[in-house]
Amino acid sequence: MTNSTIDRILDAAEVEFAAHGFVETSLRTITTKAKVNLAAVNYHFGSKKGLIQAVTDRFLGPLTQHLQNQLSAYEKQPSLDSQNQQELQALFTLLAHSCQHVAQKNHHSLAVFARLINMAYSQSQGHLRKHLTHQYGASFLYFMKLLRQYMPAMTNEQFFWRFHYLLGTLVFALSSSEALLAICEREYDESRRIDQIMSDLVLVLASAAQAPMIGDQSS
Amino acid sequence: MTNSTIDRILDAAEVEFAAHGFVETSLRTITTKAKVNLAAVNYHFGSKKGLIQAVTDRFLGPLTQHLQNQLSAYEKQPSLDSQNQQELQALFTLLAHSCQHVAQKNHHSLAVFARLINMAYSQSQGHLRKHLTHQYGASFLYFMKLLRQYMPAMTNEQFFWRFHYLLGTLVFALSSSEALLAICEREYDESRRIDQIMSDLVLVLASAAQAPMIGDQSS
DNA sequence: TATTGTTTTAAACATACGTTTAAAACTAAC
DNA sequence: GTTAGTTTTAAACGTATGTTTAAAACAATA
Repeated sequence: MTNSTIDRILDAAEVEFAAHGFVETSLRTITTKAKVNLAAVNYHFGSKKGLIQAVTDRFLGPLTQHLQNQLSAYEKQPSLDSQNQQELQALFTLLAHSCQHVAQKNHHSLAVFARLINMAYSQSQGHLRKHLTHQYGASFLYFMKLLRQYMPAMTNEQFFWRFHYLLGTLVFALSSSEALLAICEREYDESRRIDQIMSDLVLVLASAAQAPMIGDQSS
Repeated sequence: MTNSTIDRILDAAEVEFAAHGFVETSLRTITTKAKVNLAAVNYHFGSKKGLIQAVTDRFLGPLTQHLQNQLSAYEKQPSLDSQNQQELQALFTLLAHSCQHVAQKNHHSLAVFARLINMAYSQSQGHLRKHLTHQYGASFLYFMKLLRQYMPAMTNEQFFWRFHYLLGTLVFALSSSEALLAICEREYDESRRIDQIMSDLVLVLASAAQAPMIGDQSS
């Protein structure tokens, strides 16, 4: 019962959506690559919107669940002596590891997931945004709450924007990592891999999170 | 002869592209909002691709020109005593001000600009990417070269990635700034505007640029 | 085997899109 | 006022899309 019609559709849709976006990917392209009849999408998922939500749910579900576990475990292990920089690095590392964990399990590249999130964020898919916030808003806010602890020197509004800058950095870096790797293959070391990128990203995010506020002179 | 057909099309296209993206915006929507006949787009711009390039050129041209002037003026005014953090902030501020200078007339220009780069990066949009690199690649590299001076404590490869993280932060923040503004309208101060966002972004970018490397203990 | 429910299939449907066409309207020079 | 060139207009074209339909194929049960 492996590689059923539903799974083959989801697999193909995942790749195509990540590569070309939701709107520019037709159901005919997906069903052809999945070697499945065109009507199968409407039969199993109701509509294209249903398919999009199913694709996102398949990895966002495990991702948030894994992240939730990691975060709650981290929260129960207090480390009061460490500094904000280290705490922030730890939180971002947990996020990075959760992403990699889910990507590994689904046998798909991390870039695919990142591009999906990018699409969900930047493309004006109204129904998707509502679905995501309704389904995963809690986990989202939980991560935000933990981050907030270690970014105390700013107002809620400032934190709100800072948080989205950091999210943007993460999503964009992962989305274009494959393309960028291809670009610098000939100019730089080929052996640099995703986990190295993630390690460096964590440091960047932690530093960016602690950037001074306007009118603030402390570093 | 102000508000000619061409200008009305460009104005409407700019707004619609920024709001709904390039693919999701139809020529019929644009021509209706511009109060212009449908065929006018093909007559004046040849095709939808031509319109997209015209829309982007209308602000990317002035933007790069303005930025080039600012950068070369900045380069001729040496300030050897200042630190990297200040120099980086200055460079990013120049970029932000150039963006704002061009976007003064229409606030949607920035969103279009960001979306364009986002697509050129994440998607394999052939004609768009080629057009941009061919037209504005030099200015791009010039800005990169100046930045490189004040990020000395890393290899070329590390700088390459750092640069793209920063670009990702900028692009993502600008791409979703409208949506995020809409989100936080009810939770935060409505009066917070783009220029405040940009000011904070500059600080974030400068700090992120100076984040420690892996294995580095200095801040 | 016969029957029931589920899944797959091929075809058609309705709609929206970018583009083209050819006539009409307009502009400016002679 | 006529003419030549440019712009605008309404209509149609061809294509691609998501969706629906109804028959066929399949699976499981009695």
